[in-house]
Amino acid sequence: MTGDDEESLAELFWAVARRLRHQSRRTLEPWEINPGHARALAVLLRHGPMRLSALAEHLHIAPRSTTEVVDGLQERGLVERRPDPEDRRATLVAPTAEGTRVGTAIRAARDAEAERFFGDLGETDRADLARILRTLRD
Amino acid sequence: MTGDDEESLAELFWAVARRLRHQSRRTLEPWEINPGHARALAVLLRHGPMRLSALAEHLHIAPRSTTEVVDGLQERGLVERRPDPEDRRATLVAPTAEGTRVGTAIRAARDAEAERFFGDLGETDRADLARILRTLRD
DNA sequence: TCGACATACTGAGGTTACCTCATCATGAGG
DNA sequence: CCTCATGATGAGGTAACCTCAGTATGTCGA
Repeated sequence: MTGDDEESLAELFWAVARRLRHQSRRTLEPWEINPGHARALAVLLRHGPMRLSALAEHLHIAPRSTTEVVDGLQERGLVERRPDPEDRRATLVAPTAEGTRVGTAIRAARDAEAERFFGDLGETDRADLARILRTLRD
Repeated sequence: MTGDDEESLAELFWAVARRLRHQSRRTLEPWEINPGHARALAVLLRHGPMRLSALAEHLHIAPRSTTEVVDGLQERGLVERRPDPEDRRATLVAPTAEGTRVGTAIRAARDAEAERFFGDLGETDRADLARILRTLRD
């Protein structure tokens, strides 16, 4: 009932971000996994096993915080830690079979979600949006 | 050195959001005000004095959390609390003169920031983006 | 006009997702 | 082999939210 608010590009952008974030949260509900964990799992599926520090870089968070994310995933049996054969200080984080299964399912759900979200747009609009977003990103 | 990552619309969208958020944070630095406080102040400038609960609705946060945001703004002398003449349970939150000054300056800086951010786009792209974002929002 | 229930704010305390700093083990170069 | 750097983690902190309970006040029906 708030009836917010203006229509500057930035505000429009954040309104859309908000909707996308909420939809994303709903998509993840069936797995009872939070966005941070899902993100980490996705990186591991995409790039394969990696050191904790490398994962931290991918996620743009501090290594110490990554330790906690990995703890969480490990408790749920989605990833495992193993020693890095090339450096005994380091820990490799790898998805388990279960982690791969769940991660793959999540990815599929996310794709479907994106399809639903951006599905109202025509082909042209999608292409334009992608092009414009790339411009803004770089 | 991470070399992230794919190019789905959703991922592109979040990459842009990230950049926009960082730029926004930099824009606010001169006032040493955080995004939450700035948002609240902006709502108050736009809509005028209102009850704490009304502010909570505008900000989409719990009334209890709004109390804290208002505490912060009040400590900095940017807003004041005054009794609501129509309901002695309620508190009206109003920008002070200083708050109006700061809020106005922030709004100008934000506008300039948006200009900078979206400035690389041509007129057509901006119009397209606005139209597409409106579609996605609704 | 009084009792029951609703509403506005706030104190107390919790959660989440991050952070820094210190520590410990290990690696790598002079 | 000594020094310095690096990988992970323990300890402890912070920001921005939350819920729940409590107090003051409003509203409405009998």
